[in-house]
Amino acid sequence: MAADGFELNAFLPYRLNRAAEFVALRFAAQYKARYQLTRPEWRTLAALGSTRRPMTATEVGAHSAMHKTKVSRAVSALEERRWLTRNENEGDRRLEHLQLTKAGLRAYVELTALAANYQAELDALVGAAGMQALTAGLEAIERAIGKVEKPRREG
Amino acid sequence: MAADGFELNAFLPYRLNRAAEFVALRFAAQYKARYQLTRPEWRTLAALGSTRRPMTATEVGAHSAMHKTKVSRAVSALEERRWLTRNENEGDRRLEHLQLTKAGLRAYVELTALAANYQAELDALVGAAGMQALTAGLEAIERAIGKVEKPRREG
DNA sequence: AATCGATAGTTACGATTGCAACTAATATGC
DNA sequence: GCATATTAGTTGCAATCGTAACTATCGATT
Repeated sequence: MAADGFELNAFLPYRLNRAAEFVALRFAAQYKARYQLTRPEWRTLAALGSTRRPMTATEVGAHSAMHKTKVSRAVSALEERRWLTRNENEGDRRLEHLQLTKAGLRAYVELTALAANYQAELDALVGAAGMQALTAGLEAIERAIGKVEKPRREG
Repeated sequence: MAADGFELNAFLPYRLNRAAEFVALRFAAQYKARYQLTRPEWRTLAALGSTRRPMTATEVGAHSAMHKTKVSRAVSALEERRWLTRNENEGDRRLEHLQLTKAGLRAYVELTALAANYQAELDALVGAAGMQALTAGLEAIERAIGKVEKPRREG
């Protein structure tokens, strides 16, 4: 309760970042230790695995809110591991369709098992009511993102 | 809807990060342009300004979920700008109490005006119901953080 | 079809980051 | 009271990141 009436603890960017950071770190430790995956790599793998159809790098970026250079580097790393392949698009050769290989899909499935465990842990920690509220709130933000969705550079 | 039953879009770390990134970037652009502040610097300033009492670097880190090296560097930068001073603690000389200077406080007040505007913008975008749900959900997470609060390294 | 603008993706480079190791001080066990 | 562990904060260094600039391709205008 500052004298000027601004309440940092109610400021959404600050709060969201705090929560996101906390929640992400605990999970990152797991896939980092077991698979030597970086965060952008996991997120790219997850995006591709979850849709189960080829996506372009731009689509991956939009899905996961990552900068295009992050995506580009993550894709290269995953390709080198032979967890994904690039397929040129006929008709528009600027695009490449990214697709998980068998090995990539296998890794994805293993990682989602970890993720599901972690989600259950979070459910227990946060409680059903809290998780439901959070889900509703995040949906509201996601709708809002759809309305704006212009700024593409990170900072 | 993946065949193995894992739903990435319902996975809390992924969702939270997406929302936090989106919301933070739009605000970061503002204080970066006007004050050449980095994110850790703004967050340190905000933590110190909001409590209106001296805090140690460790407390700042806990308050804002930042790694201690980030805090250390942000504190040095703010000190060089003469926006804060360090005061040695009597009794335990490992600690230093960080305190905003007049100039630092002035900057904080100016920035909270920007922050309040941005919060109003978000309120309008997300809607009252969504914001209320989000607040409830984030509170649940914050309570959960309090329960665990062990892992201190970032990844 | 030539030009201009927009888009997909990559990369060089400077800035930022996190890990690990460090200094300095305090706390604990014996 | 001495050795050892722990904690606060800093720093060297390698890795990662974002910006801006780049290549390559496509679409639109004329």
